[in-house]
Amino acid sequence: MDEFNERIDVLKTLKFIMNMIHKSMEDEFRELNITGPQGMIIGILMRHRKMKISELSKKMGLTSSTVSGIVDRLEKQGMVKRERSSDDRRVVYVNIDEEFRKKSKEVFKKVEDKFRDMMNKATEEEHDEIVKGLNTLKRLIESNKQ
Amino acid sequence: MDEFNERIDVLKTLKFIMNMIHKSMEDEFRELNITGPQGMIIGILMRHRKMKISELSKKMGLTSSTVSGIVDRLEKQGMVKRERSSDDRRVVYVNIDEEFRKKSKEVFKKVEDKFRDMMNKATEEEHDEIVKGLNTLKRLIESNKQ
DNA sequence: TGCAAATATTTCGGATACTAAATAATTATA
DNA sequence: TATAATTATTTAGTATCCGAAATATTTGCA
Repeated sequence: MDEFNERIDVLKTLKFIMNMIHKSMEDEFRELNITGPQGMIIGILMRHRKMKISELSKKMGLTSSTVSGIVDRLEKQGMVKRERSSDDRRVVYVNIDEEFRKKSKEVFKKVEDKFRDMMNKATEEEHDEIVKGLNTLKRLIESNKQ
Repeated sequence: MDEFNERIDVLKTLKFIMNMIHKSMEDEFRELNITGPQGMIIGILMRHRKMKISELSKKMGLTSSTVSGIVDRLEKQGMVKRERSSDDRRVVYVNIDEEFRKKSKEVFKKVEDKFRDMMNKATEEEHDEIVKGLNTLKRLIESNKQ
């Protein structure tokens, strides 16, 4: 295979891998009965417990009106709660409901376990190849971006 | 770094890479003044010239009613044309407008060139690492899926 | 041949997601 | 204190997305 095609294949392979991950994510969210954007917010709240609307917006690269709408729908289903800051009363904190947090944690864990199981099926050598290749690509992207 | 964390990092690194690619795609589509799903269809038509609605649906994993709607909006902007098959008059072919095809081709090419330029900045060794790592991961996913 | 079944697409209703602009409330500052 | 800046929400408009029903056409078969 010539050099040109090999380089395009990197893109194709990446797309294939992205597709598979995307599908896993969808399964994960379907199990929790939430949509993709809702799952993003839940995922962030799983690790931060309390987030401002503005922080969520920035983290997700969406406008705050969009986030406000998504939080509306999550709140209606009792998955998150809004809480006005007493410190600065313009600010709204979004909390994940404790019950839903536990349920989500299990589902997220299940997916991570599945990925880890898969990685564990690789030989030591394959594993090193994967880690090395991905990190090299990441470095390359980073050094190209600024 | 212990083994556990190394394996989680694979997921994180993948997410980072996916994010960067996603952003490039968005820029690409913004330049053509189309949305993500519209861009998917244009991308497919760039390589096939003529596609049935049902073929597009299957390729994109969407229902044909959804695809029909997206094609509606592309057609309204003159980017694609519908054409009834004379062979089987139930079938509708979607063609990309020749003018828009040329414009898109340039934009897509620009993005591919950018990616190729980036890959060309890697040393031969780095390049091999990337290709090898991605292909190993792909094989691992494939052997795990059925 | 004539009619039922199958196929391809469209239409419709209902939900989410997304943005920009307008609004409301609060805080910071000149 | 008057004004500017910040934070979140609401509103209006567009785009996805699905499933069910409608439409048009073709195919199978009695």
